[in-house]
Amino acid sequence: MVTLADVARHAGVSASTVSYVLSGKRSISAPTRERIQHSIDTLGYRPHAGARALASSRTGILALMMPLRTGLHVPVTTEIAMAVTTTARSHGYDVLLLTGEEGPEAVRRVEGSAIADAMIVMDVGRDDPRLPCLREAERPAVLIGLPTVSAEAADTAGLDCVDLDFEAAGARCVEHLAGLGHTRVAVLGEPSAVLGEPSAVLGEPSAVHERGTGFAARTLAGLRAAAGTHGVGLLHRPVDGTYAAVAAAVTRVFEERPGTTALVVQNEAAVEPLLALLRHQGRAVPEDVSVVAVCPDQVAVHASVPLTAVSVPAQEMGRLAVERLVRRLAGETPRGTELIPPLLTARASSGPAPSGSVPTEERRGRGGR
Amino acid sequence: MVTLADVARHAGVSASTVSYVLSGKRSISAPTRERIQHSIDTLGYRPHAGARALASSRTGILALMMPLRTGLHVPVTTEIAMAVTTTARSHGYDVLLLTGEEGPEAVRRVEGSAIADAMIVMDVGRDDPRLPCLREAERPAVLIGLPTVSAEAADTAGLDCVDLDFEAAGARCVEHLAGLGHTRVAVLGEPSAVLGEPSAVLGEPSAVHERGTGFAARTLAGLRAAAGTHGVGLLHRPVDGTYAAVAAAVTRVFEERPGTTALVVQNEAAVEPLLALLRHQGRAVPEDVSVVAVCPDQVAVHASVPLTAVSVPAQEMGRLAVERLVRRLAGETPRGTELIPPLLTARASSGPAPSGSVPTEERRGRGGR
DNA sequence: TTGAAAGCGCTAACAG
DNA sequence: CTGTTAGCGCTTTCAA
Repeated sequence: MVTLADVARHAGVSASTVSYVLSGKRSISAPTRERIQHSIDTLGYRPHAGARALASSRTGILALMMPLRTGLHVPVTTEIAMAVTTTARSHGYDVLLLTGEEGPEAVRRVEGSAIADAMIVMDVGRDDPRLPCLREAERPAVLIGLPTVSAEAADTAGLDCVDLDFEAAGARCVEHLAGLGHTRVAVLGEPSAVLGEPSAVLGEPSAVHERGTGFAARTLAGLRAAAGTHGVGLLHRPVDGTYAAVAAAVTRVFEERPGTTALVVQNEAAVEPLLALLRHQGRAVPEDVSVVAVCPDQVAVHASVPLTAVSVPAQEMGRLAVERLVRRLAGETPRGTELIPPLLTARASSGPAPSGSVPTEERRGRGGR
Repeated sequence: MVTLADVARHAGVSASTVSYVLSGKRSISAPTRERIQHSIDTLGYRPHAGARALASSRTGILALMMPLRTGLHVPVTTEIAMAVTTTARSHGYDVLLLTGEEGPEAVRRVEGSAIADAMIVMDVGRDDPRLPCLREAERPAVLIGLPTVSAEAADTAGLDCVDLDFEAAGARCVEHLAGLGHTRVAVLGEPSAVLGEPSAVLGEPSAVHERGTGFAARTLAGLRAAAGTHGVGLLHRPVDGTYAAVAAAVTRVFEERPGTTALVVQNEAAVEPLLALLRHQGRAVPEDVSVVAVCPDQVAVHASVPLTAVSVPAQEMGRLAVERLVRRLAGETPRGTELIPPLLTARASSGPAPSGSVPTEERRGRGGR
């Protein structure tokens, strides 16, 4: 193995000089620098990561904690991970992959054994057991996602978060549909999106405490708020990604409220089943029913009907998280929560509400604001 | 930070003794061991990864090189990565995530800077520029996938590979269908699956050299071989995952050979579009058309029609790769290629060939062996 | 069964 | 602008 000492000897300089050309932390005369660089190239020298970590207490590694059971969000999660990795590399960092299942212990391990310089944590839930560790940690950490339902909540204190503004995203969907004249919208949400607050809309199932990451709940909150503002009636049905579940939910929606003219989906896995079902039921998209999704662009574009959608900017989230971390490792302190504004792209799946199909009596039944 | 020396002092022993209780490389009397363990717990000691790496030249890290643009195989890739990570953890290893895009340089970096003890490389292509580096490398490496079309090829020499036996998988699909009486089968394959050999079947497009990882080509080879044996006519159409592509391919298949009674799909993304299309065309599955897939179990189970499929054992592949690596790091040398035998599970999508629909004249047109 | 001590390869004062 | 030197925290011979 070629060591720094070998290079120094070969170039006829001291070890520290070699070290300094590598780090650039002190000015070296052009001739010596070139000579050293030449020796490095000739000998094929590579600094030993462990030695460097020991001496400098910098590993050049960012830990990325990824959910193991991503359920239905594999693509987003993976895309974020990839963006994190490439961005990290572009800043000279490597990425250590950890699974969320290791829990707080993983955080302590990274911290205690100095395995990484900083960490990115995905899929943080409310009352996540890792949060306390993260707050106490010396090393910087960035969460992708919010550990709370709203950005305002106190849980955010002392943490650094990056996420899509799902609340605004939900609102954007309703705005778009309201602008097209839709007044009765159904939401096919995450199974875990149900909020712990009393229902503010038609047909809301009984209150259940939210357990997931909360992004679905945030979207729902945004949908509801905008629905209130725009006088849109909202129906919420949790579905998982199976065809059967989608079919059941949609059928129920149209039975309970035949005037429904638009659907909002947040569940990627539900997209194709939904479109297939509507096709099968003879409901044309967007002539009879408009569909708006919150999903990655790629999913929206490649769907059997190109979807009007708020894109989940997975790449950007990963990139932002790394850049924050890199800046903090460089001494800056850009803390706080950064919510990415939603961007809705209108595609083929949404159109004007079909005239005449909207029932005149709004907000019958329970609920309503 | 708590160091080994701190623990030694606290326990009233020497540093080496503490080190030895940690590594278990020498027998320590019960009392001292307990005393030391107590000090470790009390002080919350964690060995410094860098120091350990420097002193022992063991990092406790496995590098995992993942394709960045996985195209349509995100779920499989991700599942493998997760299996690798959890299996690695269960053996005391952490996983460093690298992207395939870094190419051979990443291999050299890992090797040269002693960043990891070993590496797992996914998505290796034929003539992959990383192969030479991997062969020369001191550290053990395992490929997930074969860098060649058939397992026999010389390319495998000096490499350690783990993969599904796609050739047998393809054969298994044809066997299954032949057993059900199907004699005309169409394959919706990967866009890159086209082999560089002259077509042995009906309607094969002009020869093109295979560029991808080759697993699609291997499946196709197996399909063809078995088709020959069982007197099944095979039609191959590459499709990507878009609805449009699937629709075009399927329409063409039935136009060109109306007697087709079964379809084999290897492209996960094409599964739902395909089922939706068949439904739309009024072809019942499996009454009119049988569908057999090569895909992860999860996809097969959750499809709108539960699919008869050869499962891609992503978990097992990841696990096997790690276990090989761990054994090799422990001094054993279980080299060579390990192909996992395919397992076909019959579900709702395949059934007996519809009687009377099979045209009598086989293999008209060009091709044929 | 335990200790003492010599590094592992690099960084970063401190000194010129 | 460059060299000297003292560690970083751990492992592992060599001795006892």
